Amino acid sequence: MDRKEDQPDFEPIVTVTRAEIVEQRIHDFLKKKKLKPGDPIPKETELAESLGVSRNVIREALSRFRMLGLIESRKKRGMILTKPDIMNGFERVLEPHLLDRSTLLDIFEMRLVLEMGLAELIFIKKTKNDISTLERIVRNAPSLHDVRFKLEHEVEFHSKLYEITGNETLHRFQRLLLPIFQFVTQEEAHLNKPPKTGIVDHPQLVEILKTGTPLEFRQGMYNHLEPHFEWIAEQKKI
Amino acid sequence: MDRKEDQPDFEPIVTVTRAEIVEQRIHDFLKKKKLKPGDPIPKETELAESLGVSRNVIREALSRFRMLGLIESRKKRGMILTKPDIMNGFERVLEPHLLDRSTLLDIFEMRLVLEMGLAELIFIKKTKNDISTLERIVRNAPSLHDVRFKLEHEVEFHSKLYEITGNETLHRFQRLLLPIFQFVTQEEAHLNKPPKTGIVDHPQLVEILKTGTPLEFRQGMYNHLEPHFEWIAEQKKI
DNA sequence: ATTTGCATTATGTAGTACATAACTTCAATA
DNA sequence: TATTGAAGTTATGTACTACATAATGCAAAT
Repeated sequence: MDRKEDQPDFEPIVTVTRAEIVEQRIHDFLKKKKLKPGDPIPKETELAESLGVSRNVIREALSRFRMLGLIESRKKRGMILTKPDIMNGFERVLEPHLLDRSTLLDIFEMRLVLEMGLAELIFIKKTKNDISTLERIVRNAPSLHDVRFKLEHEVEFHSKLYEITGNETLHRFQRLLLPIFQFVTQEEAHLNKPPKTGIVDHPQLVEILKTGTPLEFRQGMYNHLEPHFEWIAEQKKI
Repeated sequence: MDRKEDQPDFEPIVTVTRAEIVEQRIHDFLKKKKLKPGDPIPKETELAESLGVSRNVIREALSRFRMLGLIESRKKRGMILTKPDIMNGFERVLEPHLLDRSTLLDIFEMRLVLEMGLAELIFIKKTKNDISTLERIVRNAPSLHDVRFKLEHEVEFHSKLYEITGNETLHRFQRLLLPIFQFVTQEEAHLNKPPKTGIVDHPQLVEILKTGTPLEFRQGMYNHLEPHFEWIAEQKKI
C-alpha cells in the first residue's frame, strides 16, 4: 500500500543560496540607509568582506539589481543607485507560453479592468489634439472584411486611449500586456467563432469623448467590450 | 558662458556586459525552443562553452532568471524552467523613495483606474459570502474620529473588493501598489487638509453591490474616489 | 529484496589573476 | 596659461581553478 501515511511529513528543508541572502541584505541596506538615485553604494570588495562571502556571490546578487535597473556600475567610479524602470522586471517574464492558463486569464481580465477604468482619466486629460488623432485613426480603419489589419487597427485605437491619459507607466503596462491579450483572444476566437463584436464601435466611442460624459463613456466602453465579459462569465461556470 | 552648446552631443557609447548579452541569448533560446515549465535547460558548463564565456558570466545571467522565478536549479539534476511568478520582478523595485515623483503619481493613477474598472468583474464573480464579509467589515469600521485604524479599515475594505474578483494576479498587484498609494495619499493629505472624503461611503457601496447594477456601482465608486480625481485634475494645472 | 555505501555529476562558493576603463596627478609643450 | 600626454591608481569585468555540497544511480552487503 501507500507508505506515505507512515512517514512523518516534515517540511522540506529549504536551502537558500548565499546570493539570495546577499540580495536581501543589500536591499535592506538601501532601504534602511534611505539611499536615493545617484548615491554611491559600497564597492564590491567592501561588500564581499563585510558580508563575509566571496566577490563572486556579491556579483550574482548585484547582477539582479542591475537587471532591474536599480543600480549602474562604471569602472573605477564604482556603483550608484539609479531610478529603476519599474516595468523592467515585468517585461522579461511575460512570455505567454511560460505562464499557466489561469495567470493568462488573470492578465486578460486586468486589461479589461484597466480599460473600463480609463474614462475619468481620459476626460480629465484629453485635448483637442487627442480627439483629432482618434478621428484620424477611426477614419483610416480597415474595412470589416479585411482581417489582416483588423488587429493592428484595434491595437492602435486602444493604445491611443492609454496615451491620452498622459500616464506613461500605464501606457507602458498596456503595451507589455498586449502579447498576452492577443494570445488569449486568439484562443477565445477559436472557441466561439465568429468573433462577436460589441454593439458600440470605435467611432461611437470617439463621439462620446467629444460630446458625452465619463459616465456615458464608461457604459459605451462596457458595451464595446461586452463580448469579452460574456466570455469571462462563461469561463467561470466551467 | 555655458560651453555646452559648442559641444556636439554624441550618443554616449554604451558598453554592454557579457552577462547582459548572455541573458538575452538564453532568453531567446527559451523562447525559440518553446520550452515549457518543467523542461530542463543546458548545464552551466555547456552554456559557458557554447556561448564562449566563463561560467562566471553564465551564472550572473542565470542569477537574474532565478530571481524572477523563471528557473530553478538543483544540484546534480541541473536546471529546469519554472512557472514564473510575474509579480516577482515588480516587487523588488517598488520602493517609494527610489521612484521619482512622476512615476509615483502614475502608479497612484493606475490604482484609481483599476478601482474604477472593477465593477463588471465584481458583479460577475460576487457571492453571497463575499457580501457578508463586506458587511462585516463595514460594521466593524472605526469611528470617524479614530484616525489610527482608519487607514487599516480603508485597506481592508478595498482589498476585499479585489479579492472578490477571484483574480489573484490583480489582487497581488493591488497589494504591491499599496505602499505607493499610501505614500502619495500622505503627501496629498499634507497639501489640502483636512482630507476630503467622497460623498459615497463604504456602506453605500455595499448596498449597491447587493441591490444595484454595475453601472450604479461604477458611479458610486467614482463618487467615493472623487476627491482623488479632483486632486489629479489640480496637479495637471500645475 | 532492502539497505548501505561509493562513484558520479552539476550546482554553489571561494579565491586568484588579469583586462579594461575612468579618474588623478603631474610634467611637457605650444 | 591652457592644452595635451603619460603614468599611476582604482573598481569593475572576465577567466580560470579548486573544492564543497547535494542528488542520483549503481553496486555491494546483509
